Amino acid sequence: MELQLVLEQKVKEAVKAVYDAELPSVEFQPTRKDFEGDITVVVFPMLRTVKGNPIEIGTKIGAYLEENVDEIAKFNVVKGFLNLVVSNVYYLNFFNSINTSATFGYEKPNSKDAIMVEYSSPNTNKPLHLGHIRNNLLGYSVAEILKAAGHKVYKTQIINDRGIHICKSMLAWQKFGEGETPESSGLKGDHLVGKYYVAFDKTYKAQIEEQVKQGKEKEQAEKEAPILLEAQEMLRQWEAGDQAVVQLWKTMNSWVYTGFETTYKNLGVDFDKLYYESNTYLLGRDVVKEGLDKGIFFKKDDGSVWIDLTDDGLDEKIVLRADGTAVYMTQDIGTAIQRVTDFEDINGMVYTVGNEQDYHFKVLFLILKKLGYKWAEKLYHLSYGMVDLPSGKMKSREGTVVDADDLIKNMEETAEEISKELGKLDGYSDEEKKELYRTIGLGALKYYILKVDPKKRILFNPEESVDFQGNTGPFIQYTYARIQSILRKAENIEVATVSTTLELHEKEKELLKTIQLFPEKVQEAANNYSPALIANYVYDLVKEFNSFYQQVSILGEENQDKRHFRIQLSKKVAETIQLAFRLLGVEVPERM
RNA sequence: GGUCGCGUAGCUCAGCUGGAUAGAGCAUCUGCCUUCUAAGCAGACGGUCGAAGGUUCGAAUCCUUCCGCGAUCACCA
Repeated sequence: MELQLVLEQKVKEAVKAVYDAELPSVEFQPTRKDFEGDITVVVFPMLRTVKGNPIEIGTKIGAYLEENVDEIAKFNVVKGFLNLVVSNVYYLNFFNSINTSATFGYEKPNSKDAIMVEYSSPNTNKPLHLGHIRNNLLGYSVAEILKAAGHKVYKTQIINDRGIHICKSMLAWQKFGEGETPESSGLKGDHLVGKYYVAFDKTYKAQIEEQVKQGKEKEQAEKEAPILLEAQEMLRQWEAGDQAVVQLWKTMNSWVYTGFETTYKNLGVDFDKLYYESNTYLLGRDVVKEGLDKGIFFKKDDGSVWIDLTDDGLDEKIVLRADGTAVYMTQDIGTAIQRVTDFEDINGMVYTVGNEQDYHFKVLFLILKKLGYKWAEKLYHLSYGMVDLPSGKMKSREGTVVDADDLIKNMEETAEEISKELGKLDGYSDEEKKELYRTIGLGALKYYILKVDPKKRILFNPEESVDFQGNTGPFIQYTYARIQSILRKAENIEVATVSTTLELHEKEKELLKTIQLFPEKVQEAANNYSPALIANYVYDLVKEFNSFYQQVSILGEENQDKRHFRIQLSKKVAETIQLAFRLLGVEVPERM
């Protein structure tokens, strides 16, 4: 907003000239639609510096600006609001200045610090579900937004590939699997393994019930169920490096990875670097020992190591067990340090993890700060709300989860149904149609999830999520497709300088104003780690365009200069939609 | 109980670095396809911004208290 800077100076100048007073700052806001003007100066705050009637002050400043600032064509004052009409020349100059840029709104790559973005980080004992989808979409999008804002970004995840929960599905497979494989069963690898995780739980529950019947206390039964003891034994064997167990672990994990790969590909997310918990779970212990020497941590009588955070308003927290083994926190400390060692230019990390872990990350970041790492100041927990269903919470053990693969497929099918109903795809091959259904279905899903503020919980209403009208992904994609249709029909879509004497339609001016906001929206989204801001922006832009499209003829315009300007303007809107959607990981169709 | 987050139209959400009569979409109703894609546009209906105090020329926005919902307070991850 260079204009705003100029105006700020000029308003100060005006106050100096008229009232001989120094204004500390000037407050601007976009002019409300119901008043004439483009940008508004709020007069009220000036009353602290300049005594008098706001209307009179506004009028005097307005007159000064009209006189002394080329870009200001007219003004009016309503109550304490000085509404300024910005000249067409200004907007046309702006348009000319960005018209040749293919990435207007994006900052120069790698002009800012490198940041690592962690997201997904699944357990390898069951398929991904709707909760992971929100996580993946958020993490991916924030990574892309940070890139567009000028950061170098490394996308990563830490795969929870070890532990008791992994052993549970391994054990169940060993017991009941009869050698079943993804090939033999036709099941996707992650779903196959998930099946045995459920099987374990079923047996476990049955055993508990059995023991309770025999008169055991429930709590005790939960601890002593034979199958659980077996799983714990398996974990010990794994940690001891037992060959057979390790082999089984490798095999089943590889099934899961193949399955995840497909889901990630379908979702359109990717990673630059993978970390595996089986490699990192021992990390951090040395750091804890160092911290112990430095007096940051302290040892209890039983030998366990703790940090006292009561001065920071938190509790005491364990960082190493009495037997010297690592806890979750130890591992996370180690992993963070490992990452900075692996990528020396990192100055900041974003952890995309649900809000049930708010406390954990608060503690983790605090510990890293106390350990003296400079980059610890730049850690951010991208904490997001849970995804609930109209029927309530999702619970994997109760089978009320929405499976990621199913959901994606569902959205594609809905896109197909609607597309067929509308029947606008004559001339498209089956291949092209399929690709389009994917684009639309996925666009609907991604937009539906990303448009809401990350920290709020989402109520996932299946019916509403497949609605393709109004504030939805397909609505925005549709606008893009419409513009492409115009561009196909226009014989000349070359970029050419627009004459600044061109008369601007009100809708054109509104569009230019909205386009102009894009760069600051990108920065704002990056600063707030919020794809929702991009989603809301592109929705506003599209609404504005559709209104323009309805009221103003583009190809039908007889004045050639105007016609060509409108074509170029439409093209720029389409580009901006595409650039914005790229930040959300949503693709854009040529037709629909 | 302590801590953190959330509470805006029937529903789903914007707006929250304080500013004009609180905005969209869905749903309901009314118009608009012989003109660039009607997955669209234009309009109507719909609000004690959870409640009460406070700060301010001005509060949905900031502060306090209360109410409701959720998360968390594990030698699980």
